[in-house]
Amino acid sequence: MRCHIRGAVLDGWGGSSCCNHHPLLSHGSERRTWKCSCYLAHQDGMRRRDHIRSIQFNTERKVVCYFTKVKDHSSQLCQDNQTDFPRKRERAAAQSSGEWIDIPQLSNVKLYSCVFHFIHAEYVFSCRVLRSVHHRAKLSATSYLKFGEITLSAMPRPGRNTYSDQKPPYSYISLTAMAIQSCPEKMLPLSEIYKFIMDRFPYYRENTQRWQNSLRHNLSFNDCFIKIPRRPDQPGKGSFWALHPSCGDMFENGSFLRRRKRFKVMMMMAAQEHLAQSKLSDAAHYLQQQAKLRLSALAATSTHLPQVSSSNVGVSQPSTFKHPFTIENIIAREYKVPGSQSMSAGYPLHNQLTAAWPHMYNTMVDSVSPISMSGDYGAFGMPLKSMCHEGQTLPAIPVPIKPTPTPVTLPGGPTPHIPAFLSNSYRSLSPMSPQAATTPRETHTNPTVQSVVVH
DNA sequence: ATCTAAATCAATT
DNA sequence: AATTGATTTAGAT
Repeated sequence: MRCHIRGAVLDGWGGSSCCNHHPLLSHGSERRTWKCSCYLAHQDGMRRRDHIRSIQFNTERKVVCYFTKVKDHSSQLCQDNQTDFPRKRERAAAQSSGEWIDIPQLSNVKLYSCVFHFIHAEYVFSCRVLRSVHHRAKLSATSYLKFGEITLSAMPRPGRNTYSDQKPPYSYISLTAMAIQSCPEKMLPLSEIYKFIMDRFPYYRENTQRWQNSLRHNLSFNDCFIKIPRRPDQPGKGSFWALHPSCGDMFENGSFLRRRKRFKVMMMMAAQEHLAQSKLSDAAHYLQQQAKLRLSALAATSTHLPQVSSSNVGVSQPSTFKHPFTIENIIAREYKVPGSQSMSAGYPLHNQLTAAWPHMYNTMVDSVSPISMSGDYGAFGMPLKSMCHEGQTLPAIPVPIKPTPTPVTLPGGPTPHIPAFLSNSYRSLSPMSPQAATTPRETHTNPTVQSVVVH
């Protein structure tokens, strides 16, 4: 969260941020943490850290501060002559009655950064930091200057769904994933993603140009999002955006702000996908044939099509499973104890995978809206960047390339033959076409797709 | 304190 | 609308 600085007279306010404001983390303790550091703009134009001389609070609530000494990399201002300075020092500031509370006692240390922990979450407080003045590489211990007054609004305890007009504790990635997951098709055009976010989070009804640019950057930059072109019967602006079927539960660590690892598609895989792309017409034809076969098989045996076939693919799923971004789960997570793995641990990759492409399955029995299977569309792929050259369209029917890293034993006999380029996607379809025949070994031996998490 | 994911700004297509 | 690069900010440990 950004803070507003009133009366800042110098450059180089190092910023203040609120972390641990995620409802998961703040629930229970209601502690909020703010980081603070200060900088000084020097005459040479370099920005160097100056140290904090004093901190004052004006708040009605109790404040606890952790002061952390930070080594300054850009100058020699921080010497290690403060040997007795503890790693962390906790000071409690008494609750005030509108007076500024001074937390000095910093005269013997050079404090470059501090972290404030606030016991109470729901209040507005003011904080001002006094720093020592730096004169031409000399630190003055006696001259102080108020360089800025910060007014921070602690994030209120979030409402269940709205977060009022405060910035919700979700990254653009999680917001986007939330939007995509919210619709039955599991894919949305950009404008609908905007709309979803703005509808639910008033914070994003302002500064639209800024955050929407950031969001677009996220869509392009992160491999967890894939672009799906519109079919001719889907007029409209822009492509659809969907989640990469292999991205799994990106927020298994319980944080919607920052994933543990970034989801990236490997180069090798990209190349193989590119290869697959060259066989698109073959793939499309094959899929079409398979779909027809399944259709007839289904017509003979069933009155309704299972929404997803993941339960047939080796991982049994409770029928009550909800995706992490269903409203129910978001709410559930918000009030869950940090560290709880109950939901994410059981998160089914298969389910998300297949659930991500319900249109693929639906269209197989929906002759009213037949899939366009022309050569213009084909196996979707990964680095669409590398697959989609000037104007080349992308598949309306993405083929999940790697449903799971876990080898799957199919029920009901030997693995039917399937072209290598479809060996992966086949697995999620094959239970519906048991009549197909022989067994290739690609299923296990050809790691066609390696979706990885990289630094 | 460090690592690096995420955000931001912005040029370009 | 989308891609990409450069840079800054900040979450998590």
